[in-house]
Amino acid sequence: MKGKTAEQILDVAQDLVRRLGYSAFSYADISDQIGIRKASIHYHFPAKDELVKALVQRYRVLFQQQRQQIEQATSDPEQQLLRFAQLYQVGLQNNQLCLCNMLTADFAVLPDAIRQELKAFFAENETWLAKVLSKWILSGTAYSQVPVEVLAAQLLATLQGAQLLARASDASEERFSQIMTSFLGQLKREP
Amino acid sequence: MKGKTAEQILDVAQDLVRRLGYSAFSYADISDQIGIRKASIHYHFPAKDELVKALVQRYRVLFQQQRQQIEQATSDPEQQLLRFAQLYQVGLQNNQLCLCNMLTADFAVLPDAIRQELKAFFAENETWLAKVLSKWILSGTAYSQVPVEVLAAQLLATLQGAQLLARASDASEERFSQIMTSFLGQLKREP
DNA sequence: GTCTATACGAGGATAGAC
DNA sequence: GTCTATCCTCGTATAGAC
Repeated sequence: MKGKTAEQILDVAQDLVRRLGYSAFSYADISDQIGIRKASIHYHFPAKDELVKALVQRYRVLFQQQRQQIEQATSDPEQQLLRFAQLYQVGLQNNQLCLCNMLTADFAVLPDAIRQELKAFFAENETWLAKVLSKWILSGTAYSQVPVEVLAAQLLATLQGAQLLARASDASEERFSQIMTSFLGQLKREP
Repeated sequence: MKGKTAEQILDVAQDLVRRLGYSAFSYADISDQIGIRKASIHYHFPAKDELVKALVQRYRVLFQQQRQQIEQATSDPEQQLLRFAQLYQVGLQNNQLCLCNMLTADFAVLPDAIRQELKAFFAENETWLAKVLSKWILSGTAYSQVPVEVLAAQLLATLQGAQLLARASDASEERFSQIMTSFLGQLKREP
């Protein structure tokens, strides 16, 4: 059970990392935003590495919950994929990348513990996407020549890449959704 | 006509940015690798921003040349796309992302001049990809429901995303090529 | 838990000698 | 063009009082 301040620190830090990246954000930034001294942050998270590691762990849980919520909200595979894609799309409004998307760019400067967390994050999402894609194909309204595992990897890559590309665009959200629509359209087959 | 030292600085800096990102690399890193003092680097590139801007400008020219070389090497659109994808794949061996892929993650901390360069880079590549995809479809061996412009954006997003995902994988190159094969396979149609 | 104070190094950048 | 010397700021982190 984390304390309230610790959660607040994580909230602010998450936004900073998602916008600026691992190397570009600092304890001073967090300090400014929540009105607490730098030293106090070190009390909750002694080192930057540990803070970011906690960030990714929390993010993994969050995504697990969101995948569950999607399954409860609709049982239609295509709708489930669309909603999952929207998780990536909403961040664009605040110039945020997926936390793990950003940290993968910073991969070379991260300690191994965080790298393992990132790998786990992607593996979890790929497994889920493969499951949903499989359901979709079995329903007969979608078709693919390649195994669902590869298709899931391709979808995840498309989401990550579209999010990045959208960042360097004036109409980022339109750009993102256009790419996603294109991807899903390729899988659809006439019933 | 740039001097020899300036080129050398750019070479080393490019590797550093592609591996570590904009915020994580320093003049000291360059200094270490080419045996020149930090101050001497400032003679060639007074500010970090200018160095990176020169980096992207050179990279744009490089890609323009490589697209031309691809067109000269083969006239088969599918082969051209494969070769273009390989430009992204080779970097993985040295833990390098596409320079502009990495800098797009750092977008929020970059000055506007560099942001414009990045936009231009992506626009150029998309235009070219749309041209090649169009040729492929017109040849009758590929098919797509969506406009080639959107398909080009999707392909570029897939390349960028696959490169990132591969980074967080133990078998990065296999992972990358699997995703690309999957993408191209979806477009192929029996003649 | 949060504060002040501080240590220590790294990073970007400039001045001026050679 | 490259060097030494130096400046100043920022970033991470710790010690110890409250």
